[in-house]
Amino acid sequence: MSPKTRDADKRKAPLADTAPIFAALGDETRLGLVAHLATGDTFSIAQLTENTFVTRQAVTRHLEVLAQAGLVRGTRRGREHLWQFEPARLALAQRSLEQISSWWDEKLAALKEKVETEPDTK
Amino acid sequence: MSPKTRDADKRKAPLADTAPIFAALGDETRLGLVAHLATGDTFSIAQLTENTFVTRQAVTRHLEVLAQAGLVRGTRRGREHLWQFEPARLALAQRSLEQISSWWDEKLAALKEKVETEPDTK
DNA sequence: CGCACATGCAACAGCTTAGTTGCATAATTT
DNA sequence: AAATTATGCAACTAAGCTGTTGCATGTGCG
Repeated sequence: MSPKTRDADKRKAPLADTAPIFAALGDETRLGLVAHLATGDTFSIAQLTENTFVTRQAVTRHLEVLAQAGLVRGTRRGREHLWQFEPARLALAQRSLEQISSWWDEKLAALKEKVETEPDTK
Repeated sequence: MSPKTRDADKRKAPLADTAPIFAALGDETRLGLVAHLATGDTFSIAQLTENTFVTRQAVTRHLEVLAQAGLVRGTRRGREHLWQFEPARLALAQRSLEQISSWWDEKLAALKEKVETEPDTK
């Protein structure tokens, strides 16, 4: 392996942990739930179901998946289960994407540097 | 539905399109492939397989999934299939997360505003 | 109490995913 | 030409995901 990629590999460890977050966001219904929860305070399962095309039971499962990924948090109040957005994990996912983008930017910069340093290569 | 959330709903349409991107990134092996590809130029399937824990055939499938999501692009050169990172879709995913974050920030700002406007509510 | 509402739990069907192994094919190299 | 390398294609398995329906449980209210 080239020494150039080794530094990047060291920083990849935390990146792998974010895969479950992306998996949780990788469903249209769940992504919609997260988006909806981020616009408000707390919502009951019945309220959240109104904005989807699936049954209440399906929404419950999606919320459990999101909770497993740490993207939402639920609390019981009386007879209803209230859910709210949890921003920390989403921020982590954002940082992962930024990391990948930055690697790509560095790669482009290195390529440009190389071209300008050796303009008469042929 | 409250008029407050309706504006947000209008902007949710493009957000739903990003779910497949997150789904593609939601696998540890695939996320690793994307990260690796973003650090360099092009890599063959055999090269990419070295950094994974699965077989070459499995890597091929993962690359096809990533290509379907528009995150990578492959071209044939001689007997090898070279793959490279495609930054556009990842940038789109980034914007989705930023959008959700911004909704959350707006919500917090609105909450704070409300508290300061009605400090003696009890 | 009795009714309505909100949710939880369980079982099932259909489909998709991730991975493997085995073999075939095409391109390089010696 | 023969051996090596890189990949493609196909079949198969095991497991997981998404969604449903049906029923049970708990809570609030008149």
